[in-house]
Amino acid sequence: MARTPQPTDAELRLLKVLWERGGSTARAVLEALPARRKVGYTTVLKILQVMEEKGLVSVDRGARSHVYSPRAGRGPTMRRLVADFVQRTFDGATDEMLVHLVDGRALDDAALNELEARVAALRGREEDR
Amino acid sequence: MARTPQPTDAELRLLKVLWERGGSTARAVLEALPARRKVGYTTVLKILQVMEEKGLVSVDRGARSHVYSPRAGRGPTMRRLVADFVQRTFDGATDEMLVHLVDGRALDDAALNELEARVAALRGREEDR
DNA sequence: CATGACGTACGATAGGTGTCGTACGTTGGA
DNA sequence: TCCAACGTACGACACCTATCGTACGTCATG
Repeated sequence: MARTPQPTDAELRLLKVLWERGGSTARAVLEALPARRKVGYTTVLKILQVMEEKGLVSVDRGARSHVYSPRAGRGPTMRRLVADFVQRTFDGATDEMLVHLVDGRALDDAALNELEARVAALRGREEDR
Repeated sequence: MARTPQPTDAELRLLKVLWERGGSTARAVLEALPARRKVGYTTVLKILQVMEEKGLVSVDRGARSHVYSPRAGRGPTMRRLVADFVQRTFDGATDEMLVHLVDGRALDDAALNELEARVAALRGREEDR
């Protein structure tokens, strides 16, 4: 069976709003969109309808204004997007991706600490084997 | 002035061949393509022609078979692709991207060492300020 | 010198995406 | 009650991408 497809860019923008706000009407999503990204109301509605067809959101048609909710969580969705990108762009070479990402980029201390902790944790797990 | 556009997926596949082999004819690129990715000869030629229009490759029309060469290096191109992806997907939050990337993924010791070294280098630079 | 292999140019196509416009139904308040 | 505001459904559109088919030129060699 084919998995539910990846969200497109426009779809991802709306999903971010839904993850943030929880179930929302089309109008609520429209109004929560970042100012730079304003778009027509019917555009938002259309994208939500397409996402429902694709299985990316569920919809409650109880009230007059339908309420849309994300089907998949933010974490798993993002992970799939990242995995696909690494596959497409680096033929799956995660380490190379990491190098490009860390290099020449502004990461604050907190981010570096977080990263080191995760690296340490991973290393520990490898040594267990 | 608008910068030269990002390569699409199909274009990137051909660019990888050009980076690997250096300047090549359409036929050479076709034959160097991974077996799983075989495609018609005119498809390859067309993509190369489109890339020339976009400024992604240069072409030497001296010989009967034109020779195509990448205009930008692999490193800068990949960096731009990664930066765009992080922007689109994580609204520029590189640290979050890193977390998703490192988490639950098979990185061997060498990759972890490399990563730690880069983190250390970055940390050093920050402390200089 | 004729012909087949090779090469290029160019148009066509199918599928996907992002954006709306329009038609039409519903509903709450003047 | 009735109409303006709100909501949905649906089709249209322009733009990209990826892929190929066809027309046509050239060149070497039998």
